[in-house]
Amino acid sequence: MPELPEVETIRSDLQREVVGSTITAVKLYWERVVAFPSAEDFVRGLTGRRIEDIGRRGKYLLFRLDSHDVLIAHLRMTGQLIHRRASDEMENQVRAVLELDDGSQLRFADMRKFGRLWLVPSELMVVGKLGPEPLAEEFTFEVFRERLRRRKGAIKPVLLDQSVIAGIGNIYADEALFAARIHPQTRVGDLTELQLQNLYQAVRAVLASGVENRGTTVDRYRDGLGRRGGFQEKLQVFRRAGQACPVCQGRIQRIVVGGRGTFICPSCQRLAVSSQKDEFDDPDPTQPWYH
DNA sequence: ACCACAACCTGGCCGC
DNA sequence: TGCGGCCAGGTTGTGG
Repeated sequence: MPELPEVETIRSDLQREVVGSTITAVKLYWERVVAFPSAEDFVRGLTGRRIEDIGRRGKYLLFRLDSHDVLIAHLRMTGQLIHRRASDEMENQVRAVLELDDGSQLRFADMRKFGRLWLVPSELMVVGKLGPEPLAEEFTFEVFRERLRRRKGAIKPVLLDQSVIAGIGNIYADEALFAARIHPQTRVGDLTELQLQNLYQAVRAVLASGVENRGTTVDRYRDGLGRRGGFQEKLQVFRRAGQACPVCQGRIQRIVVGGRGTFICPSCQRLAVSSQKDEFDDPDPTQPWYH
């Protein structure tokens, strides 16, 4: 599941690999990979164009071209963008290939066919509704608090809402909430000032570490050269149900929040209940009176 | 504005 | 070994 750190890793790999190259041909093996414009116009608009720069907004990759059009890619769940020599063995489930003037290829592979490509005159057509970049300097605590303020409901679905903050997906949402010791079902309005500060720091730290470690390969994610990431070694809770919490040794649980699989340590991440239900229902296994 | 749910897809897993 | 059924999760769209 490519989220901000995975997409950023691919961006920096491809920046080094393909910026300055010219697209000599475009092959589509599954036309519906092109979300906009038509497959024909997409191929026509890319052929002969030089790649000037590669940017990123949230989970979107932005290839800026000398025509001032922007090629945009979203990998959704299983997409891969890999730079190879034309003579290298082809990946499975390749949906599109850009041939470059140095004899290399940029290959878009995607098992589940959810990923999409766009070719647009303005990137705002695709990424205009995204919230701020969480690792940008301008993303201060005040911005974070203000963005959350008008939202209601459980915190985890809010973190996953790309119009609130761009780039967080299921992996980093669970890791950030664990790092901040916040239960994913906590209502946004119930978060204390201290919890908001902890969550702000946790979101930034977890995403930055994800980038530092070149992303998380728990499934099909590969970087721009086809290599695995490293952050899966650092995961504290994600996909670790039944294993020991690294902090308290309690058992990590899988629950469902907002319809998504969610991993928590139930003793580190308590759901603050408004006094009606008492704490005796939910003994803390780390405390001596348990047993 | 919020929530729930379906749709898009296919490989992997489970139970029988 | 084989088959049906379910699950995974980013995003969009529908409907309450």
